[in-house]
Amino acid sequence: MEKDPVLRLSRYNRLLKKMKSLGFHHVFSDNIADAIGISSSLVRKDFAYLQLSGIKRGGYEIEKILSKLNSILKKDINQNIVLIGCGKIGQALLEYKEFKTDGIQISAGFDTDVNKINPNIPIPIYSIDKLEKYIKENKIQIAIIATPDSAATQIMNNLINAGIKGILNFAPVDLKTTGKCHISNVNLGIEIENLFYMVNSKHITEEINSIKK
Amino acid sequence: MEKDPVLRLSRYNRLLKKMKSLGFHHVFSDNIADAIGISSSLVRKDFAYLQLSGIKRGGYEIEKILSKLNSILKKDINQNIVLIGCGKIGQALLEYKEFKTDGIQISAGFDTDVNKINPNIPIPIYSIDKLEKYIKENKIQIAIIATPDSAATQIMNNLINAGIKGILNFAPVDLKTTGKCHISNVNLGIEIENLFYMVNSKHITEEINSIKK
DNA sequence: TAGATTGTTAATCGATTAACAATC
DNA sequence: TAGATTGTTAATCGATTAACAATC
Repeated sequence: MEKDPVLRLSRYNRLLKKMKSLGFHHVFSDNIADAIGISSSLVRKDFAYLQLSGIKRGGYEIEKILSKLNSILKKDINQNIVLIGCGKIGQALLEYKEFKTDGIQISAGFDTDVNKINPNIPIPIYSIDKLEKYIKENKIQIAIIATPDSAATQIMNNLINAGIKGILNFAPVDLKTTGKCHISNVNLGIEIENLFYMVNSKHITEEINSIKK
Repeated sequence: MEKDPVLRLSRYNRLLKKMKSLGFHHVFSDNIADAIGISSSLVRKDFAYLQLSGIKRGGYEIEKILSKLNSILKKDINQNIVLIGCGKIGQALLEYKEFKTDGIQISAGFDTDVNKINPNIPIPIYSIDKLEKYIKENKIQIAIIATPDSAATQIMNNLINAGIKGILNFAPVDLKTTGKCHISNVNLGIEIENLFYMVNSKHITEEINSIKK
């Protein structure tokens, strides 16, 4: 079921933070496995890979795992990210509370629309002309693109030029990873297409099976 | 390399549309494999699964493949979907124009907040009490959850009870697929964490290696 | 016919899980 | 001690590829 090992690390992180806040100090691989829906073997294997050791019968020390995960996920650095495109989706992201919980901070938004530009709000919105300079001066590594698709490719090039290392793209274009920059495309239309496919693939399978008989 | 079979289908679709526009009528599994970067066996296996047959030595008829792919990827999509949770993200989704381009239509929103409920707008927003009835009456198959995480699990159960077959979940909880329902989790925090990890993973590998030595 | 390509079975690969000895 | 949990090896599973007989 789970395909991406990195996503699993984030899930461990999230779960263990919750457990810590509930007062737990130790955890068994079995507990984690249950909560995340994988096998305990995999949890132990992941921890072994990260050079985290537990105590037989005593489990793993939550604090130790969290500090390892944090150093890996670079949360301790608490780096800022920027948002390009402050339309409906961009606005929703600016106000997305869960980011704070995760220690993620959008430090500035950028847009071409003068009506949206406003440097005097908690998360300032600047003209897109200032994007490259801002990224360089603040050594931003990660950016979110929430522009229309027509603008996305140009923006991506600007971001890469400015030194951005990772992009989360909501524009409905498949931006392609270059060696210099990781790009994660979140294409809502395709996600829903996928669901329709999944939902209807059962019928297809049944069809095929009935034909085979 | 390629993990998602559905994604492969849309790649076939894209490639073959281009070939068709260039005047081609037939294509070999080997050509497609080359262009997409997979093995010809996999192409043939995919086509076999879709009950598309070719001609030994003559290849596959592009038109036949395209019409099959279109029926799989597009036709089912003219169904309506519903949205639960009309906060910032929900609102952004309601107004997301790209959905229309893809033939996806949100027919109603649902919320607990009486201030948001309004049946007299283009996409009506109803009280969440009416959710199950609406789904059953309109035979809705797909739903989007954009509620806070605290509500998401309960909503999921209601949706499954009402007969929903696929859920796109934006709440920052990992909802788990049951046999009856496909769930696709879009967790923005985790996506960004993932990027930080990718950006920094080179250093980590080096770290681990240096420790091992 | 000789050559090329499909359709399908067997082999491979990587990721996950099961199993269990070590040991707290 | 008896019981429980880790750490690790072997088994399994699913997805992809290689190989090749069938056949156009």
